[in-house]
Amino acid sequence: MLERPADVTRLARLFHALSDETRLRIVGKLLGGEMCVCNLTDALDAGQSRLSFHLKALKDAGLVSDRREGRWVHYALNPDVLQEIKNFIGSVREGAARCC
Amino acid sequence: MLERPADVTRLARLFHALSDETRLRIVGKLLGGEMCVCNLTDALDAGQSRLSFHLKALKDAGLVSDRREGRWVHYALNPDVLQEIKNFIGSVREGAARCC
DNA sequence: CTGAAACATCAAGAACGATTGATGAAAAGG
DNA sequence: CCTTTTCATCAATCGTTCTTGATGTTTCAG
Repeated sequence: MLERPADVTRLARLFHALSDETRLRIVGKLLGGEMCVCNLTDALDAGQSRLSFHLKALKDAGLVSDRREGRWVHYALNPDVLQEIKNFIGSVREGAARCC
Repeated sequence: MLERPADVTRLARLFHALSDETRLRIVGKLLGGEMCVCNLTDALDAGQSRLSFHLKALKDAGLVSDRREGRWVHYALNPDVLQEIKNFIGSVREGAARCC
């Protein structure tokens, strides 16, 4: 998987999206189900533009999706991409276990 | 897992270590077994100080370990930490699948 | 000893990412 | 309409990270 440059680029982007504490805390909150930005600002005690910035980062990486409902925008985790990362880690771990 | 601040910090560090293309390519090479820096510079066509910088990042995150042998320093993957990441992704994915 | 090889570390600059406050856009209520 | 609410985007600033070339350290060979 790490032989193909496109995969390396893709994974680097995914991991970068998860490399920030604020974004990880967002992911933690979304584990309870989809949430609108206003609830996240309350739950995480973070400014609105700051959350918007990080939600965009997560969305650009494909880790979350958004859904507009009236004045509210709800964000939710994307399980497919999480599976993609898990598969990568699994393949690396197998390789490492075989040789180390 | 993402409720505890210490875990969030730890995971952010691990993901950051994997968020760089050069470091991911190093990991890819180490899948074939441990390697010394000189072989990595050849395989990845990267400068020596640049590789040293990224190997240090991987080592600080606990993803690789090093072993001196004469003039050479061999680097190898650390399967334990990879398992740690995999467990996290697994728990997140379960949570996501339950609610999305 | 001296020199060379392998690697780490340092310093300077460029590139990038995060935070903040202000402004913009869309939707809904009155 | 006009205002308010919710959220996105922008611009400025600041800190972090990456790259490069130079210098330092360790080890070994001659």
